[in-house]
Order: sequence, then structure tokens, then C-alpha cells
Amino acid sequence: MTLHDTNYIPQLSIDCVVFGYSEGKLKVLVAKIKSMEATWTLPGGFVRQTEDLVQAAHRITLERTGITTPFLDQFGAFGAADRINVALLDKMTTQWLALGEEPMAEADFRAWFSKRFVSLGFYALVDIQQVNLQAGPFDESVDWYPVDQLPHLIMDHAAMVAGALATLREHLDRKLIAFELLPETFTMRSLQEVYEAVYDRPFARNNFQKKMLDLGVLERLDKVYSGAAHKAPFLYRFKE
Amino acid sequence: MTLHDTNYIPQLSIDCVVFGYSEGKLKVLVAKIKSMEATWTLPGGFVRQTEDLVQAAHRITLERTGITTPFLDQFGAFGAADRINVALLDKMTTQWLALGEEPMAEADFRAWFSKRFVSLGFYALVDIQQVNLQAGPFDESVDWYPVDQLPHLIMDHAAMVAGALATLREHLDRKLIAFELLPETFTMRSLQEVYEAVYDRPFARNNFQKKMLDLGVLERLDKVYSGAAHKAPFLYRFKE
DNA sequence: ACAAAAGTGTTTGCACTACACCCATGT
DNA sequence: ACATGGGTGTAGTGCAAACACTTTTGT
Repeated sequence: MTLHDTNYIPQLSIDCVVFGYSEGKLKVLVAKIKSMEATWTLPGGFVRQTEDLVQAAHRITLERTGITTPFLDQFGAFGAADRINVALLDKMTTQWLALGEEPMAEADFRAWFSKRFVSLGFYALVDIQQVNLQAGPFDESVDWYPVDQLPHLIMDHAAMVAGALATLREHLDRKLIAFELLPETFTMRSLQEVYEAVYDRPFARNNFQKKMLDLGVLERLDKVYSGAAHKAPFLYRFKE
Repeated sequence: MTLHDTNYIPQLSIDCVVFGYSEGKLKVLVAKIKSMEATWTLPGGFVRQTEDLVQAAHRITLERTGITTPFLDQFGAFGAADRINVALLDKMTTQWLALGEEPMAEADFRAWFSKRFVSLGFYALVDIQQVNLQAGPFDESVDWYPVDQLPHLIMDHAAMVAGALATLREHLDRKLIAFELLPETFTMRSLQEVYEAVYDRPFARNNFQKKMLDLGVLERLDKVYSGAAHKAPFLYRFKE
């Protein structure tokens, strides 16, 4: 990766709010920045000159999760005039020089990062079980955090998460995308739990089931016997 | 205006879908490009290094309409890898050189415009009666066109209008922004006509009135006597 | 038999629709 | 008086929430 405007569009970045669902909670993928104390960031990146915006967002998500075709949607553009993090720049430069691979002049690196960036916010929905976490070049680690227990994020990344969540709540029903957060087959209960995690409120079980079935997009499969002392629930699949 | 990345962010543009309402129709502000046959474009521009995104969108709208504080919302990002118009470039260059004011080297101009641009789509709502149309530097003229009778727009600008309209339809009810298309005081009928123009379908008069009044955001003022042979309608004002 | 959770039916309330009627105004 | 459009009330309809009941499974 050489950060030069012959390869990437300057002053434009993409940050992805990657949502996953596990343990009854809606989670967001967050990276801890290398060599910095208590500094976390959303997975982000830049747009290649030869690349569509959506391709870039896919690539950025893919690099961290291994997921090739997640649901992706652009939810906002973040471009305050002072949208820059000078404190980060020095730390990053040190880090960059330490990387060593495909070396780029420090001056070029600083020239790239010292400018104000406009960032496009995308949110992604992934089946958390399919994810293979992989840290990016500047990341010490990437991890899932419950959306209501995020660590301290740089710049306006917290606002991005808020915006992404607001958009997700608007879209979940209308666009039939809740299934994107689940494995291919799932029980009605787990689907309901996804809704409850996203909207942070309970849903009535019977009405929820009726509403989902009335959508006509669920295919009922075999029952699943968990060995528990109660009726076995049906499995469902999203009928496209 | 000097198009150089010390002044403007390169490869990033903003295009505005400015909606107005008149003569029972929803209209969009469209500019005819100078010295080109049958080529129209949405009012657009670039983002200054020292400027917020929203400021830039406001400026671009202000330059053409004279409206200082329209309702503005970002509805999409357009960034196909081949999002460039080579045919336009030559024409524009000629045009640019003819302008003469604040001369910039032709090479710089071409370097600026020959690259791929990512464009942020904003839509704006204005009271069309308050607008003073003013052509931009590259525009032969700017005019209002009914949203369903647009001239042939460059690149993906038609898709932008479609996206803006879709977003407007989603927002009109939920965000109480229909009033932005009307003068400060208006009759219930004219408000209904705005809705009918936006959604391109009729609304039942009595039910519409009830729905609007039940929102609790309308302040009823005096009646307006038009001199016509029927009951005088009330004027309303948006209660913020 | 019982507990736990799944599945389904029934009623209630609310919002939106359609229909109907009265009112104000100028000719 | 009448035509025209404004304002309001009422009955019907559909959707979603609330309540209630039955079924399946393992201990």
C-alpha cells in the first residue's frame, strides 16, 4: 500500500460500522490502534483510483472479517472542516516507519495524513459466526463490542456509530435485512432477539411471529431438537 | 476561484438537488452548461479546505438561489470508478479559458477535471418564491424543471434526482419538512398540493386536513379572502 | 404431573379510509 | 337560489398490540 494520490483518492476515507449479533447483543467491530493507549477506531480505509465506492467499502470490511458479500449501505458523510487528528499523526508516523514494508517517505506519509479527511460512513451486517477477525496494518487488534459499551473512539467515530444505528433501525423492517445478522437457518426466537437487540426493547412473541410469517419471506424447515425440556422450535430460512 | 488542492479538496464534489414547488408541480433546479448543445447538470461545486461539508452544500445552493438557510440533507454518495466525463472536459476547458478571470493554467485545469470525482448528493427544499435565480460560472442559465420532465442530465445526475426524490418521499412525513417548500403562511389546500406533487398521487381532502392538524404543528391564522365565490380558507403557519 | 418454551387463536384499540353533510362566499 | 370550495363529523376497515389458550418436550 502506497498512500499517494496516483493510487488512492486523497482526503477521502471510508469508515465502516460493521454490525454483528451474538450473545443477545448487537455488536460493532472496533480496532485498537497500535502503540497507543486507550485509542480505538472504526475499521476504515481509502478509495483506490480504480475502485467504486462500494467496492472500497467491501474491501475494507473483507480485510477485517473475511466476509465477501455483506449487506452494505452508505448512511452518511462526515466532513467537518477540523476533521483531523494531529495527536494521532505523530504516533501513526512512528508506527508507519516501523512497518517497513513497501516503504514510503515519511514526508509523503505526513503529507497524506496531515490533511483534513472527508469520511463516508457505511454500515455492514454480517453473520458473526462466519467472521474471521483479522487486524489491519495499523491495528493492534480488532474486536466485537456491544453497541452500548463501546470503548472511546477517535474523532467523530462515536457519532458515526450512532448514525449507523439510527439508519439500521429505520431499515431493518423496511428492507428485510435482519437475516443478514443471522446464520442461514435460524429459529424465530433468535430472529426476535435480533430485533430486540437492535431496537433495545422487547417484542411480544406471538405478534412478532405473526408479523414475520405474514411477510411471506420465511421458509419453514425442520424442527430442531435441542434436548431441552420443551417444544422443539422450527428452523427458518430467508426465502429470496 | 482557483481550482487547486490547496483551496479545494480534489476529486470530491457536491451536487445539489434543489426542490421547489410551483404551479402544482414539484420542480428541480437544473443548469444548462455554457457552449454545449443540450447538456444540463445539477448545481454542483467543490469543498473548500476550510469548509464543512454542509457549509459547502449551503454555499452551492446559495450561489444559485440566494436562499441562505434551506433545508439540506445528504442522501447519497456517488462514486463509480468511471465517474468522469471526458467529452465534457474539452468543452469545459475551452469555456474556462474564455472566462479569463483569475486565470489558471490550462494544465492545472485539466489536471483537476480529468480525474474521477466522488460526488456527495444533497437535496434542498426552498420556497420557490424567495428564490433569485443566478447562473453559476459554467452555466448558461439555471431554471426550474418539473421533476418528471427533466432535460437530459450529464453523467449520473438523473440517478441523483431519483435518489433525492426517494429520500424526500421517505422524509416528508416523518420529518415535517413539507413546509420548507411553501411560504411562511399557506392554506391547507396548498399544503395538500405539495404532498400530491411529491408523492404523485391524490390525497383525500378531509382526511388530509385531519392528519395535518393532529400533528399539532400547525398554527391557525386568519382567513384569507380571495374574492372567489366560496368559503375563505384559513391560513396556517408552521409552529416550531 | 410439571415446567419451560413453542405455536396459534381471539379480542381490543387505534389509525386511516370512504362517505356524508353543513358552512361561507360571490354571482 | 345556486355553484364552488372549505371545514367537520361518522361509520367502516385493516393492522397491530394485548390477552389467552393449547401443544410439545424432557425430567
